[in-house]
Amino acid sequence: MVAVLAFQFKEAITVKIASFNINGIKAREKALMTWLEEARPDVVLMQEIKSVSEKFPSNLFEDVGYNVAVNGQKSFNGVAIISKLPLEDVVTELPGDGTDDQARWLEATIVGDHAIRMCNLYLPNGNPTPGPKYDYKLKWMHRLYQRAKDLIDSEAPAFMAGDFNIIPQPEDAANIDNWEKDALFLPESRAEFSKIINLGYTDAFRAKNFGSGNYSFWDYQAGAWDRDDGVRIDHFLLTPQCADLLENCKIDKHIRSGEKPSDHVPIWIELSI
DNA sequence: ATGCCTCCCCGAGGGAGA
Repeated sequence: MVAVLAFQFKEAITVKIASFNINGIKAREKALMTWLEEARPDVVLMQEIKSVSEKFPSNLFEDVGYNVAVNGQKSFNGVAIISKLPLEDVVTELPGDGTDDQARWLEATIVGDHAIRMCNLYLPNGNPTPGPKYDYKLKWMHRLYQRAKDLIDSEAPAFMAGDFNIIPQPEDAANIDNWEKDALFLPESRAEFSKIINLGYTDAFRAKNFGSGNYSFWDYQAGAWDRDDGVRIDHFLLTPQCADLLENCKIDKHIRSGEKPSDHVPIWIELSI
């Protein structure tokens, strides 16, 4: 009986996992370390590190207890994951196009009572439209759909998170009229995003929050932050098995008014793993 | 708004971002 009770009350651990488009690791080192101390995430998925892997300051994070995985690139793009739990089975390629040399993808697994597959992504912006950059965005989203489908078919707890460069709904923008011909909100972009959602993914933010006025990006230009002219384009999409573990999801909006901020702010989830 | 800032490249001014 004692053994049975002990089994029933075995406690899962809660991990806080954030996604943050930092817009350049070099320019963001200080602001990033300040936020890490304040928010104390167990895992951070970073996008737009704008650094080759060799020059990513891994030691900064290792010194405060994180493991580090990097998929870098010179000048542009680049993604990284830091994690207090060991990072297993690291993969840097989104399948489907061997000629794609842009560093926008990084997968790894963390293990608690459950093994959680984490996919960190920096989805192409796609502007201007129409044009080759928009074609690349849509092609990239087709590849993302296939990976998303494989994850669903695995019936395992997994999520895809990062800068999706997609405004899912009109309520996810302060002024949606300004985005109607933009790659972030064009019908073709949203249709691709919907196809992925319709596989069975949960938008973690919408599962835990209601209403308009919730944004994750404000342009540096034209006083967008001062006018709260933002968009919600950074997302956590959870498989059903992962959604069952979701406890919370928030956006750290106040970070945008800090010293030398990124144009994005962190979004985070808490999972009981 | 064919781009109002900010980032990167480096060491001028252009490409990229969203």
